Amino acid sequence: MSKQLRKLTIFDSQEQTKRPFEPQEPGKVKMYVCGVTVYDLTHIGHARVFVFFDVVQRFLRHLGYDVNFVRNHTDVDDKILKRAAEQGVDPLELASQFIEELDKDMGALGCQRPTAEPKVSDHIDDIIAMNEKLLAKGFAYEVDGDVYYRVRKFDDYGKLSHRKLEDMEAGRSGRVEETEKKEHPFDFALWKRSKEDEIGWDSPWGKGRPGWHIECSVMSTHYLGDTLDIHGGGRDLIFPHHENEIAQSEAATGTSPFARYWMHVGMVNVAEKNDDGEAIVRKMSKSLGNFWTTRDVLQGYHPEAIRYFMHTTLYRNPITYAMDNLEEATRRVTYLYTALQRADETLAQIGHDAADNPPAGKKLVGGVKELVEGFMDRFDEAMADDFNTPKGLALIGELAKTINETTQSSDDATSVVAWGLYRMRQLLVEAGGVLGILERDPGEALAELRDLRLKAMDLDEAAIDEKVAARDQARADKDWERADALRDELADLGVEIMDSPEGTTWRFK
RNA sequence: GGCGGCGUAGCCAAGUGGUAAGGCAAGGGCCUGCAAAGCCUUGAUUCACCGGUUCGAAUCCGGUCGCCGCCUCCA
Repeated sequence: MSKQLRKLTIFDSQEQTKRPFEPQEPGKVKMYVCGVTVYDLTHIGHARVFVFFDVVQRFLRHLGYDVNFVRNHTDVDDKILKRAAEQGVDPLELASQFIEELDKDMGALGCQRPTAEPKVSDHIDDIIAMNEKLLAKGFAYEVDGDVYYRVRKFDDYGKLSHRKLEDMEAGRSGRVEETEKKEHPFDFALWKRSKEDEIGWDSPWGKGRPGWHIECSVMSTHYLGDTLDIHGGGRDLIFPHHENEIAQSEAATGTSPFARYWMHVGMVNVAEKNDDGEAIVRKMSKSLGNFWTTRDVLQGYHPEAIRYFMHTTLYRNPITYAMDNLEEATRRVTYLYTALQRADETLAQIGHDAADNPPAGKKLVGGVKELVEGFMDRFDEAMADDFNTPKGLALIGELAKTINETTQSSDDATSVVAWGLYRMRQLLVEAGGVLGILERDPGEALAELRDLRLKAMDLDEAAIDEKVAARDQARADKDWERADALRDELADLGVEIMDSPEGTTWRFK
């Protein structure tokens, strides 16, 4: 007996509309997401996909679903071979090194691990088996050690990307592989014969390696069965990658659909200038060379600020990577943690440790009552509407604002106020947890945020503290001129001074 | 040429038939030695443009303009 779980709607990019989400087995979700080809560090576009599906996983679990999440590493690929040859290293070594780097970066971003993270090189036998199945069924043909998928044999070819073979202009992108071996220009390689000095595995067609798309068909069905509930990836994978996965999987298993819901994450764009000096936005990509690695971005911005930034836009829409946006996100995360810290301080003042010493009373009044009651229900409802993170953030912001309001007017630190604060704090952390933010101790997070700025601006904390102390002295002497001059100096460094009855604190603007 | 998406206040961004969330910036206020932070408050008669359907449209339909993505490297 499974309990009644909240209904959610998911925008399915095959149907191109939002649909109620109904997994095959009630309460259980089988999700497969395409990872990356590991020949270099990840960039922030990859990170967006990882962070988004991390939120999908977190939210589904939060609702009570049993989530089986598989995300692959493509560790056998032409690009890896090329890079390895350039560096004179073993391709699988190179790939495994970049898997490690990827784990570091995505871990730093707070992404929880999928249930399984299989690699192509561990599934060569399964890939060969699927090739044989496709050959036996006539969906594939072998030419000279290569195996190709016979696109015209699969009637539904194009159903995901909504295009017909005859409508597509082969070569429009300038990348169609010219080969007389193929029966049709859109036939694609399932298995590629290895050249003499290349890595390869023995197969019925000689030494070779898998083509690009087959690995996902093989690994997804291997771990999750013939029909996935959710299949995800970047929007740019719709064609040909996902289209080809459908063709391979449905032909091989004889089961349709291969995936019940297709979810595609929008591209990360970069603001640039074109040759005429006009401002334009373009997709971030390796080949255009206009990418920021996840690692670089993590050098300058807090992981939760990066996540917050990503959550400000719906996952399906493109998002522009820009310093202004990251800085705004940083300010918001700082604001949220500051509110959390204020709640803790106020609770401590009136004798309650927020974590394990909840206040008594459990009464709520006024705006706090209105906000707290049913809050998670509203938050879940927002998120259940195709993972509307901007709406989720707006709700989270209300909690922080009300905490600030309450702490500011908490002269009457009654148990009613205390319980409200306690609840708001709790909800902030709970809702934040779904988005993978507000997972740190407030003091720790604020210190991290400060350290990042100190490092970015090459500033010394002690020097700032010294100036602040000097200004405090000047204020004590009522030497307002000197105090203001010191504050101006600090302001030039981007440091804001905040005086309060408890003393002076500072932070970066 | 084909397929798809987008165009909402100075900026970012939700909202897909019932009369425009949220954030940043800006103005005013409370607080403050002055500030900052925080809080309160003001701001789109209007959703690229034109036409249509409807009691009612940012939301649906048709057309125009502009931008972006994909058409076998792509997350």
